[in-house]
Amino acid sequence: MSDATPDETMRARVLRVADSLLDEAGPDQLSLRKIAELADTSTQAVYTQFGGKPGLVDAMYRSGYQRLADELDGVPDFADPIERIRALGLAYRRVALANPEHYKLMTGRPIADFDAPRDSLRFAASTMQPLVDAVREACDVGALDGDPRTIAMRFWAAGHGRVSLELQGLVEVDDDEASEYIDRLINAHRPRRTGDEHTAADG
Amino acid sequence: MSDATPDETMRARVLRVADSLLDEAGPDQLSLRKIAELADTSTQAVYTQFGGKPGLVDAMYRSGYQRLADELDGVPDFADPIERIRALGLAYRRVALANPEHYKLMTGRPIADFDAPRDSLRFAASTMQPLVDAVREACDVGALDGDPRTIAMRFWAAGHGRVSLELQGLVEVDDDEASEYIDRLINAHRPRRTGDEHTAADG
DNA sequence: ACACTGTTATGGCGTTGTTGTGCCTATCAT
DNA sequence: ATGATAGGCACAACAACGCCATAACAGTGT
Repeated sequence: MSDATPDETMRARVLRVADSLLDEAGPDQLSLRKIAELADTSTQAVYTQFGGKPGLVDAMYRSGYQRLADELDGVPDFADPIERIRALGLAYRRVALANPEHYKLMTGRPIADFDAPRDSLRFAASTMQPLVDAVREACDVGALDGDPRTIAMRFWAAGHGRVSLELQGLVEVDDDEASEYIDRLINAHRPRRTGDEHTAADG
Repeated sequence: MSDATPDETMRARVLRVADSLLDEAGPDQLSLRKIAELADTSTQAVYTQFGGKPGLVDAMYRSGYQRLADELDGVPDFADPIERIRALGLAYRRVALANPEHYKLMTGRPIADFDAPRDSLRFAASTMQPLVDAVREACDVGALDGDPRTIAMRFWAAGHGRVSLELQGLVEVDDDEASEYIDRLINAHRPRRTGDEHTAADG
């Protein structure tokens, strides 16, 4: 059985060291030389395993979205799909605030010469599938009105924006306000009451 | 009077060259040596004028928010404050999409060793004052309900999130959808009709 | 035992931000 | 008008970086 083939061990160790270095020292201190030293190897190992620094960062990018996907998958089912949407929003924010450097890596561009390749962008977008599903379910039961995918993208955009400003210190970090924010977003997409004509902004 | 002191000339030229280089080549190609060459001077000039690369980038950061502030100030007054809020949102997005690299510099962290200092963060936040004012006016006339500053920050967060995902290619760039998105945000903060009790999410 | 393949270690190359040194010019007191 | 002083700029050097060429190493099949 062994602890794994040497390849996997080395790759996993480099990735783990890089992750923790990013968390502890920030993206500017994330150098191949430091990673190699901490992983007790040479910079060349990073090249064979990841093809270079952008390749390593891409792996970190994907692992970040994988963690987000796992957390969102772990959100329990509620009888009310609206409740599930709310829980997904809070979980998203919780993951982001708990791993700020990783979140910035996933949504910003804090490391030079790294642009997420198409595949990784697709993977990132697919992370929102649980939200799309919950919105679709809410639409099916008449709790929301509109195209599920469009609505889910709106929720994602709004949630990301809030978290992003919080992480930058441009708005205050406030759990209650974040929760109220999510509720407003949801309510903005509830079907209009029967008897309510168009109220405004109809074009 | 006069074309300005040599200091101002040099400072302005370096800043202008840096801005255009950022736009044309992206943040990774923004090196002091290249800037100095394009500005027909040496790297030392950047140090006397800006104190180093982070200082130069800070000046670019502030000039970016200054341009945004100018654009938002240029949004005409409407009879309906809601119309003004809508126009501010569209103007914000227009500025961001027209200067993607600058917008990323202002909201992301694409350049190593640059963290916006407190003063610059405050200045950035103050850029949203026209939005706060418009929201306050809308609240005064009963078109919106809630704390103006809180609502304005929600609009900002949501707008930034949308633009950010668009710039990253995580959602499609779509003017009509962006407009609809803004309307939904606004409608989510309209006062409840008289006779409507609390409908949901009242905590 | 030998050749072959894939991974890692070593050393060096070019570029980056930064800093020290010296020059050059403008300003001011005499 | 002249000498002193201060400040900005050019040039060169330094440390750190990503990257790459080369050599040493381990494992496998013959």
